[in-house]
Amino acid sequence: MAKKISLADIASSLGVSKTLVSLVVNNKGDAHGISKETQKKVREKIRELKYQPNELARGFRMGKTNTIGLIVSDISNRFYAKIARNIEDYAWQHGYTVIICSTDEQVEKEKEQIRLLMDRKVDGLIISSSQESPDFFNNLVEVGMPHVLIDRTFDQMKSPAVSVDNYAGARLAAQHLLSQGLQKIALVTITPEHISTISRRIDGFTHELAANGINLPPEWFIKVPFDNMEAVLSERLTSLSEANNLPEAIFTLNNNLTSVCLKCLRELSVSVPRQIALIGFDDVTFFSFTQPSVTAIAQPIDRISEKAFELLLQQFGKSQTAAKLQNTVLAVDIKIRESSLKPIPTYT
Amino acid sequence: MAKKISLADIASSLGVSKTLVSLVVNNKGDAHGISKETQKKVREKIRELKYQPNELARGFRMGKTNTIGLIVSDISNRFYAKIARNIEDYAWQHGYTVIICSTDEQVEKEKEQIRLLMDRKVDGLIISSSQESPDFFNNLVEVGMPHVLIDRTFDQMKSPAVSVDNYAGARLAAQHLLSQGLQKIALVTITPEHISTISRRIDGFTHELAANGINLPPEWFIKVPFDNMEAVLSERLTSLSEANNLPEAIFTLNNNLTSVCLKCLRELSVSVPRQIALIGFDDVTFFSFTQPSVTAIAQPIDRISEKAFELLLQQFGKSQTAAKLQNTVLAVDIKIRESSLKPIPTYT
DNA sequence: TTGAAAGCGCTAACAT
DNA sequence: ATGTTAGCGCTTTCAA
Repeated sequence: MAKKISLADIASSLGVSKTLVSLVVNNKGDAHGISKETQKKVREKIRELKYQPNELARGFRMGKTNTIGLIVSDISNRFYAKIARNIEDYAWQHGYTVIICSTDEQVEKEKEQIRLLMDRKVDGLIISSSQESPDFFNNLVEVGMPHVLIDRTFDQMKSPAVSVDNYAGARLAAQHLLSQGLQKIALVTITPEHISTISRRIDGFTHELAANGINLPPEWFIKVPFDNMEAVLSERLTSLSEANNLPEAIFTLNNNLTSVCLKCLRELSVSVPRQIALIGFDDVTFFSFTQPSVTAIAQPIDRISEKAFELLLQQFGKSQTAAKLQNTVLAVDIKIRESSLKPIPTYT
Repeated sequence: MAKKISLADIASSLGVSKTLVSLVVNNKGDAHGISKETQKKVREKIRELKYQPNELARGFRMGKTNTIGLIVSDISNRFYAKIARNIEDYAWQHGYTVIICSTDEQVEKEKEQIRLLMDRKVDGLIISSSQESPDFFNNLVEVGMPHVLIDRTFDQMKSPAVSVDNYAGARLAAQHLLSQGLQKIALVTITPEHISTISRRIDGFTHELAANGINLPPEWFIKVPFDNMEAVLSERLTSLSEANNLPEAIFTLNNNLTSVCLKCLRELSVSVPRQIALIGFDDVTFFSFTQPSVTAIAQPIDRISEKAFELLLQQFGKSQTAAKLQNTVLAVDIKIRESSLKPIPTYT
C-alpha cells in the first residue's frame, strides 16, 4: 500500500502550516481571510500530490463518522431490501454511508450489533428490532444515541419511530374477504409472535372477524417458525387437506409467508383462488406478475424510509436536547388482485 | 450524549498506566507478564465503569477499521440482496461489518463511492462494477487496495475475481429451447450491453443458436434500458404481436427482465408456455412459486459470496505482497420448470 | 511487572 | 493573513 499523502506532507512541501491547508481543504479559506493566491497554491499542490483527506482521522477528531447503521432481521427479505435501498439513497444525498446488519431475529445478536456500531461511533441508527421490550432503546435515548425505530415498535417506548397501521391493514384484509361471503378463514403467522407488527396484524384481523361473528378456530390459526416456514406450513396444510378441513381463505402475515403459502397450495394442487382465496400482508412487485396475481396489503416503503431518515437528521441537528418522541404511523393500502377474488374472474 | 469512559479514565481511577489497561483490554496481559491480581483489578474497574473501547480511535491508530465495502448496482435487486446477506454473514463471522453502496449503473457514482470508502479506510472492497474497462481496478491493485470483483469482470484485469460461467449458462438455455424443437427464438437484454455478464450471455446464446443453424433476427434481439424495462419491453412485444411476429420462445438475461417479461406477456394475454416458452438467466426463489413456475439458469450465490470473501481475507493476510490474480469461474445450473416446457405438461 | 512518551492525521483555540 | 500547539483515544516502542 503506497504511503498516503497527508496534510503535513502538502504543508511542508509548500512551507506553510497544516492549519492553512486544512482550512482550504474545507473551503474555509475565504472565511479566514486566506489570500486567493495561497489558496490557489495549496489547491495545486493538492492536485499534484493527489492528496485525499483521511476521513477516518477526521471522523475521529470531530466525533462524527458520517455513517449510519441499519439493523433489520434479514436484508435479503424483499421488504427490508427495499427499505435499505431507499435509506441508502437518502443517506448518500446527505453525505452518509450505511452499514447493514441482519439479526435473524436473534435479540442477543441485535444488541451486540448495535453495541459494536456504537463503539464504531456511527452517527445514528435505524432499527427494525426483534426485541420484546423497549428497555434497550429507552436507554439509548437516555444516553443520547440518535436512532429511530422502524416497522416494529413498542408500547411505552421513548424512541422516535415510524411504522404503518398494521391493525387497520389487517382489518382491511378481513373486510375484503368477508365482503365476498367467505367465512371459513385461516390465518398464517410466523413465530415469534411478540413482534409488534405481527401481533397487531393478528389483532386487527381477528377483531374484524369477531365483529362479524366469525371466530378463528385453533386449527386455522397456523403458526410457523421464522426460520422453517416451508416445511412446517406444508405439513399443516397437508394435514388439514387430508382431514378435509381446508379453509376457504387464507391471510398470510408477511410477504415470505405469502410466497411460501402459494407454493404449498400449488403442491397440494389446491387452486387459488378457486378453492382457497389468498391475501397477504406486505406487497412485493412480483405479486402483480404471478398467475394468479396476489392480493396484498401494501406498505409505503419509500415514505417509511424517508420519514425515518428525516427523524434521524432531526436528532443530528439539535445535538444536546434529547430526541423528542415522535411516533409516525403511516396508512396502508390494499391491492386487490386475482388471488383473493371469488368467483374467479374470467379472462378473454 | 453522556461522556464516554476512556482508557485514561479507568487508568487514572486505578492509579495505573494506560498501557497496562490497554494490554489487559486486548488480552495481552499474560503475554506481557502482568500480574493476575492487577489484571483482575483492571477488569473489575472496566465493568464498574462500563468501559467500551472506542473502536474508531483504535481503527485510526491501527490503520484497520474492520469494515468492508460492498458495491453493487442495486441492493434491492434479489440477486444482490442475497449476495449482500451472505457476505454480511461471512463478514460478521470474521469480525467485519459491511457498508453497502448502490451505483445504479452509474460509473461516476461508483468511482465516487469507492473513493469515499477508501478515504474512510475500509479494509477491503467487494465490487460488482458497472465500468467498461478494468483500468480503475488495475490501479487499485497497483496501490495495494484489497478488493475482489464479483459477478462482472473484465478481460485484462489484474484483480482477483469471482464470477459464473455466463457463456455456458446461456448455451444451456439455448440448448434447452432447441431440444424442444423451438426455432423462433427471441433474446431480451438490458442496456448497457458492455456489462461483462450481459455480453457473455448474449454471446453464449447466439453462438449456440448459430451452431444449430439458427440466427437471431434484429427484431427479436430486444434491448431495453436498465431503468425503464417495463415500458419499453411492453411496447416492443406489443408491436411484434400486432405484426403477428411473436417468437415461440424468449430468453431473458436477468431476473428482473424475466419478471417483467412474464408480466408483459400476461397483459398481452399470451399464454406461457403454450404460446411462448420463457427461460431466464438468474434464478430467484419466487420462480418456483409462480404459475407457471419459471425455468431459469441458477447462479451459486452462496459460493460466489463465500469465495469473494475468502479472496479478500487472503489479501488481508499477506499485507505487503500485491494481490495475486485469481479469477474463479463457477458453474451454473439450469432449473427446468414449467414456463419453458412444450408441450405443456399435464397436471392431475 | 509496570510506566512514559510518541504519534496515527486531523481540527480548532489561540497566538502573532 | 498565517502559524503554534494541544489533543481526540488508542497502541506501541523503549525504559525502568
